[in-house]
Amino acid sequence: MNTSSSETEQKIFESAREIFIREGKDGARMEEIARHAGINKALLHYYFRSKEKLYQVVFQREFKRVISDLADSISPHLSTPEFLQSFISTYIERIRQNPHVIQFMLWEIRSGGENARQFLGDLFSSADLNFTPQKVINRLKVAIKKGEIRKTDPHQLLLSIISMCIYTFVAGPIIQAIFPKIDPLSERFIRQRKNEIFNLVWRGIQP
Amino acid sequence: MNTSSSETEQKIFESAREIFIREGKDGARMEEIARHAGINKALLHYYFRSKEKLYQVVFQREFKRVISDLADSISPHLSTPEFLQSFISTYIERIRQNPHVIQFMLWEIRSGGENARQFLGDLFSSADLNFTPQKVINRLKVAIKKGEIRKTDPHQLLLSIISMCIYTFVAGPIIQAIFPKIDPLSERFIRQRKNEIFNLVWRGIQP
DNA sequence: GTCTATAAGTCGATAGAC
DNA sequence: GTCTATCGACTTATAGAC
Repeated sequence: MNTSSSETEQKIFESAREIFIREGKDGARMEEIARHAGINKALLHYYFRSKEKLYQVVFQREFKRVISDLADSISPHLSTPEFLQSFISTYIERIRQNPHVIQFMLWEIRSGGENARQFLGDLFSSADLNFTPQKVINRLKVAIKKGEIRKTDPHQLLLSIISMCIYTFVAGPIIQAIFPKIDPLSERFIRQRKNEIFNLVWRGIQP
Repeated sequence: MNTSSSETEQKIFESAREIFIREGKDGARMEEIARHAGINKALLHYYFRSKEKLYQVVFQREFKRVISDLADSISPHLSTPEFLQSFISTYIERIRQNPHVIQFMLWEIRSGGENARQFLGDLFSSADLNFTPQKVINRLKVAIKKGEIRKTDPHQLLLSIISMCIYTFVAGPIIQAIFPKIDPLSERFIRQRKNEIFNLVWRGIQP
């Protein structure tokens, strides 16, 4: 009906994104993606060769979109504590607004992580991205050299910060089972979380 | 052939554990579990009504086994820094030696977390376990009251510690993609990790 | 208790008409 | 480009013989 291929392709892509986010890679059904896009299965395979291929395209574009604005927090105009506070806050906000990206990652990890490894490797070694983990490492090294924070392994420190930012979103159901009074997604808890992480880290790395 | 039912049941259980650990809940095939146990599919359904049921039994017993000896770290004989160091070290060792338990949890979380929520709720409210998260919270509260550590939310602190202990095991493939020089499973890295977490936390909670 | 055989269903992919 | 129809592979679960 529609001679413009890109329009159908776009519709498929958006539908696939929604279904993959809701159902996961295995849980998603090509049938459902097609129905949601207002077409049928055959056309799905006409545009994207297979389910695997479709999933990869969706996953990669989504991930790139989400991490892009982390770059702001490593602006040279920010002092070291400002940088840390900004990084923690931005990281958490990005996860809060896009929890499915974490799910994507977990699915990839579960299936051996080969997809994720290759994709991330390519992504961060490409030049078209103004945020890379290495830039954060370098920013930390500068702070150490200046004596603003104590001598410590910047990789370990970065891993610690990221882990604290991510965990409560991944482990939400577990946390609620153990501490029923906590709602890991509430405005209040997330605000506390940001403060807790910054305070612990900032005090923990004083010279 | 074997009139003693419990022997076959045990064999099934061990096979299921192995296959579930290797393939995950969805990836595991009843056929394979049966073959590995030296029987056939029909007998599987004779002992355990369904795949779901079998999975739950395996998962619950496994989880209980792994967390049981965390209790040692909250022994009243340990000083506060000793308690923290012991908790961090034991937690990491348990994960290192049983990474599949984390995978179990992630699979449960992916499917809505309802299983995990109910199971953990039952587990920690039952009296037959000498370790509970609440005991850790109470230990932290004592330390705060004594003025050994600064006033802070013990729940937030516990979540921070746990997140740092777990993350590098879950995100192994991601870490290796971003920092190829790091091997998150090496003896050396894990030792550094324990020190990093303790140092950051202990300095971070000084009064 | 244990087996064989198969029902009953699901899903990704493709052939072929228009 | 888009559809209908169907293949083919795979999986859980069960019926029924021994």
